[in-house]
Amino acid sequence: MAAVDRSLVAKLPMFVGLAPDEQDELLREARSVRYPKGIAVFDQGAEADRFFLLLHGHLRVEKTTPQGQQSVVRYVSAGELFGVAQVMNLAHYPATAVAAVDSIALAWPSSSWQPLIIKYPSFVSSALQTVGSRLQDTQARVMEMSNEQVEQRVAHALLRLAKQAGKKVDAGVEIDFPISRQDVAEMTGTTLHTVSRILSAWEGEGLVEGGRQRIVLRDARRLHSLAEGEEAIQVRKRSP
Amino acid sequence: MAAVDRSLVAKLPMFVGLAPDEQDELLREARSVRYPKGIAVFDQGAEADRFFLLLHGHLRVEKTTPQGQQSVVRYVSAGELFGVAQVMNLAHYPATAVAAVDSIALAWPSSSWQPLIIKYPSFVSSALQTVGSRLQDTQARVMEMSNEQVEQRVAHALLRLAKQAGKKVDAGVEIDFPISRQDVAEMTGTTLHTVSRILSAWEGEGLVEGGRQRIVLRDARRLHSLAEGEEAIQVRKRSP
DNA sequence: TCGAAAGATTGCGCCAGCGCAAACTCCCGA
DNA sequence: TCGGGAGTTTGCGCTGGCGCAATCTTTCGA
Repeated sequence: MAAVDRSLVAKLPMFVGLAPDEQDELLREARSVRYPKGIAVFDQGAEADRFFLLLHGHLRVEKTTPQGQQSVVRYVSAGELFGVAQVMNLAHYPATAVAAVDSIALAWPSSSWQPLIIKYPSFVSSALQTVGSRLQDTQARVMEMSNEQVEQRVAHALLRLAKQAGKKVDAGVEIDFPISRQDVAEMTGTTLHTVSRILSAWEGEGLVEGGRQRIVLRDARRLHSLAEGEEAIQVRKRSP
Repeated sequence: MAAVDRSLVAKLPMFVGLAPDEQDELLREARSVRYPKGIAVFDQGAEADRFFLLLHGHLRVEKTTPQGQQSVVRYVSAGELFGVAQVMNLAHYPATAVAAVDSIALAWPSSSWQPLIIKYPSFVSSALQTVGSRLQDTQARVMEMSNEQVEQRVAHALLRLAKQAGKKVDAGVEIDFPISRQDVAEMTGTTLHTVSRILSAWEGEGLVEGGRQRIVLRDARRLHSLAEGEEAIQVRKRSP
C-alpha cells in the first residue's frame, strides 16, 4: 500500500466540505490498491468486508445467475464509490467487479463505516446519492427493456458509455476501455450476434466505427435519434 | 391532519433505537394524510417537497416515458419509506405514486431532511438500506428481463407480490390489493394480452385463480419451479 | 515467427410473443 | 333495473431477434 495524498480526492463530492485534517483522517483508514486488467476487485457472493473508491481506471461490474447467465450491471469510472454492499446492510457482494483496464482503488474496511456515519454525515449523504443515482439508472434500464427495441437499447447503452467514459478522437468519441460485443449484449439483454449485426449495419451508415473490443461513436446526433426511436437503420436480414 | 401516536411506528426499523422523546420529535414534524383509492400521492415530475412513510394501505409506483409508455416500478406496502427523491438529491419525483387501495401516509417536508441527517444517523442508515434494497430488486428485475422468458418473469412477479402483500385465503395466497392484467404486464415488460393468456393457461393447470383485478396463488411450489425455468406450462397457441 | 485462442461476422431457419381486432363479462352508477 | 364502460379473453398472422453453425480476423504468448 501507499500513503494517499489528500489532493487526489479533495475535489470529489464526498470529500468537499471536509476540513483537510478530516480528509486526512478518513484517508488514513484506507489503503490504495492496484488491480491489473482482468483482475477481480471482489467476487459476487464474497463477504463484503471492504468498500471502495476508484481512483484510476475502469471496472466492469457483472452479475451471474445461479443458472450461469451473466449480465453487465454497470461500469465504474474514476471518482466513484463502489462495493458499498455493507452500507446497504448486505453481508455479501451482490456482483463481481473486474478491472477493465489497469486500475487503482482506495479500500476501506467495512468496520470503518459505522463510526464514519456518526462523524461525517456528508459522506453518508454522498453514499445515499451514489446509490440513488444508481437506482435511477437501473430503473431507466428497466424502462428501456420494457418499452424499446433492441436497436434502441444498444444505442442508449453506447451513448451512456460515451458520456461516462468517452474520449474525443479524430473520428468522434471513443469508449475509453476495451469492450466486446459480448459485453454490450450483456448490458442490453440481447445476444452477441444481434449486437454484431447492429453495429455492422451502423458502421455501414457511418454512425460508428468498430474494431476488436473497440467502439467509436461517429455521429452521436443520429445515434440519439435512433435511441429515441425517431428513425431506424435497416439491419440486413436476408437478401430477397 | 391528525396527531400521530408513537406506537404506530415504534416497531419500524427507522424508529427502533430512538428514545421515545426522539420519536415524538420526529413525528411532530410529520403530518398524517389519507389517500383514497386511485388518488396520487405525488406525480412524476412534481417538485419533491416531501418524503413519506406509508402507515396503511398499498401504493402503485409508476413511471411514464416521454413517449407515453408506462411501467409499474413497484408496489409500496405499509411500513415503507417512499418518495425519498429529495434524499437522493433529486429536485423532482421520478415517478408517480397512486393509492391502490385507501391508504394513509406520514408526510415530512423535505426541509426536515438535512437537520435529521445530523441528529438521527440511524434514520439515514435506514433510508440508505431502503434505497439499497430497492436497488437490489431493480437489478434483479433487469437480470430477469435479460435472461428469462415472459412466463418466468410473470411467475417471479406474482411470487414477489405474494410475498410482499399476500393474504392467506382458503384457496391459497391472494394478492391483497386490486391488480389488473395490465398492471402485471407493466411490471414484467410484456403486454396485457400475453399476461392474460399465461394466467388462463395457469388457471387451467390449477396454479392460480383469477378474477377481475384479483389473483390468487394456489400452488406456490409449482410457480416457483416455473419461475426457475424447471418446467413450463403449455400456453395454447393454435389448434392444429 | 507461428499457432492457437479469443473475438467478430454472417447465413439460415424458426418461434415466442406482439399487434390488431373482436367479443365477452362483470361491476357500478343512474 | 338497465346500460355503459372497464377489464378480460381469445383468435390470427406476422416478425424481431434468437439459436445454431461455420468462417474469418486479430492478438498475443511461446
